[in-house]
Amino acid sequence: MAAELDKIDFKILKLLQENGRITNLLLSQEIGLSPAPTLERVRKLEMAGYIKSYHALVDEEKLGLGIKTFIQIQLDFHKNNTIQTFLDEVNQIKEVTECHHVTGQADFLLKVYVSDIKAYERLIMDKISKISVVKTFQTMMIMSTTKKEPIVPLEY
Amino acid sequence: MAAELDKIDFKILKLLQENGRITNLLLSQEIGLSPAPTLERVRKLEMAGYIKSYHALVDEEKLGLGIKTFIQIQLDFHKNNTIQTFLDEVNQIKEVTECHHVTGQADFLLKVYVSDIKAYERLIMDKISKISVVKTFQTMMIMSTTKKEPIVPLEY
DNA sequence: GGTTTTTAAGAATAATATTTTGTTTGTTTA
DNA sequence: TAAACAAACAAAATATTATTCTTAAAAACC
Repeated sequence: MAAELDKIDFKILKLLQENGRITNLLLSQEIGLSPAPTLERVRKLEMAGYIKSYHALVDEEKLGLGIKTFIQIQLDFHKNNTIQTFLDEVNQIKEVTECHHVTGQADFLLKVYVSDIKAYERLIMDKISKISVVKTFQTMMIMSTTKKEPIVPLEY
Repeated sequence: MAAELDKIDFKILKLLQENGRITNLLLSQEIGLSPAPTLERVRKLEMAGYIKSYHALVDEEKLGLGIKTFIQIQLDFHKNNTIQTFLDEVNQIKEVTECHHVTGQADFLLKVYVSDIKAYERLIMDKISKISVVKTFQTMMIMSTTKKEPIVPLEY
């Protein structure tokens, strides 16, 4: 994609973020073009990497994942390859769905899904606290999430 | 959905989380059914709320959102309707894409996308710190994100 | 002002989604 | 055990949508 994105491209991105399964026909009507150039634009956005992927959003609670938490983790940097060791361990833990390397008091912020408190305790006892390079960690239980939006470009 | 989900349903959820735009034909081949019952299962999962929605995932950096942060916020509960006041204000801020009510030191954890440090300063100065019920806040800049996966049911 | 490039529309074709119908499978009940 | 019922599935027909191709219009460039 040589030039920059225009207003129509942003509108496509916005609509596809909101509804990733909208048909090309509907999409074309929403943006005021015919299906052919609409599809061409979507393909270009995909090819150029503006659209990375498409995903279904599932209801975690209905699937028995009643507990969502963020865990802040401080590492012990007295050992070698501290960060890589940590990342290797964390990647093994399927309950961890996000892992962010952050600035501030903590070194990493993890997002975790488990079914209940017992499962959370097991996660902490058997997995998190067993990672050798973890110095301290602190749990933030998510009581409710009041906003969770797709990222919409700010312009336009 | 009267009964519980079976192995095939979980497989559908997994596949749709990974690729929200997979065609019903491909999906049916992956799970080993014909298109008709496959579609029927997907519709049931949607109707029953197991699948909440579909979304395109965009590349924030390509769209000029170079800075991602988490902000921990402590509220001042000496006023009335502290939480509702906070939520009303936060909902106005388009840079805030997630807002979690959490336990621990902080009361809320926000996820924020902005274009650069200048924009971040403006956000802090003009918006976050102007919310009357905010007592303290602490920024975690995301340096990198090494894991970001859809939630896959743990069973099977 | 003419030329090139880009973008879009329309029409034809291909692929897929969706519906309908009938069959199988499994379960319940007498 | 057999009969009746319900649920799930497959196959085929139809409807809808995606995709490609060709042509026209618009914009950018020289």
